[in-house]
Amino acid sequence: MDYTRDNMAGLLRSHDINPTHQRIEIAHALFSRQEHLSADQVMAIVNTRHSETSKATVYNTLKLFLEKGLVREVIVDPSKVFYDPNTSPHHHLYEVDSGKLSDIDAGHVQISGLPPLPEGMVTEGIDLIVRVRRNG
Amino acid sequence: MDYTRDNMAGLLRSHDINPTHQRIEIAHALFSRQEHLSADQVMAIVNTRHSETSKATVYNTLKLFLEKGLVREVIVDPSKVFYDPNTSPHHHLYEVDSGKLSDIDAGHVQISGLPPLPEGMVTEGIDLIVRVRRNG
DNA sequence: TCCGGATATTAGACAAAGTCCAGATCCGTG
DNA sequence: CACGGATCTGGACTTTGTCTAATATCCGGA
Ligand SMILES: [Mn+2]
Ligand SMILES: [Mn+2]
Ligand SMILES: [Zn+2]
Ligand SMILES: [Zn+2]
Repeated sequence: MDYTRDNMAGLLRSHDINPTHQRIEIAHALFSRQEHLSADQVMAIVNTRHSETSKATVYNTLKLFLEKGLVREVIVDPSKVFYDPNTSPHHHLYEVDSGKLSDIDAGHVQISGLPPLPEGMVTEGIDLIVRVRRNG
Repeated sequence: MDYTRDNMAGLLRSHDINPTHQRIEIAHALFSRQEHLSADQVMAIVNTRHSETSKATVYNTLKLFLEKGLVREVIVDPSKVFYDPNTSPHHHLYEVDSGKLSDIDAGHVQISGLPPLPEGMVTEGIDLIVRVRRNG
């Protein structure tokens, strides 16, 4: 099962998203690469040949994907949000200098000893980000 | 030892920062409150009585404090950076709805099983953010 | 097929955070 | 006082993201 454009329609439907041409292109950009992309990067990829999708649609669509749980948001860089097609629980390694962002498998990572949450609060997610830089 | 303006000068000097009037005011805003503040909030605090410090100076000064290790940056909200006068290792609890950011003591929290870093990389920091929302 | 409403897309104006620069100001030293 | 380096400043500028009103597309029923 690979991430062809044709398969994107089903993926979108399975997340209760009406598959339009633009949405398929944006999903394809994210899922065929399996990379963390900013809105800007998505915009550039989707419009490589000629301009096909507006900025408003890129932002609207990424927000929709997020709401529907198709992608995840990763906040590591103060200047832009990254969108992550990998929604299974995992962590991130961020290279501060290059801006390169990669996944850390949740497999063996264990976080223990967190204090109880304040009354009436529920966890939405736990983000673990390892910030690294080139040694020198 | 409390965070009076007079004590700020020594704190700045001990971090190799030339204590100017503006820098003392900005340090005082952060350290007397011991809260996470955005540049915008610092700006507002410092200029409550009448305008005393420019936007450029607030941004320059916060960046200087960061470089000198006097404060820490917390990236949790895609729309603004928070500055943290607490530089000892600790984690964060972020209330997504209200935007409220609070500290989690590093005391009993343990993170284990992280994979080895890529060759030639060195850890700059590990950020653990617990995102919570009001139950309902 | 044609119609009408709902849904989706668009250009471009707008907002907010942050950066940059050239000129002014401050301040310690001679 | 004069000089020079460090600091500060207003305001233009950039980037990321939001909003809106107009248009386009889709789709079920007559
Ligand atoms: Mn310190
Ligand atoms: Mn922004
Ligand atoms: Zn990821
Ligand atoms: Zn903190």
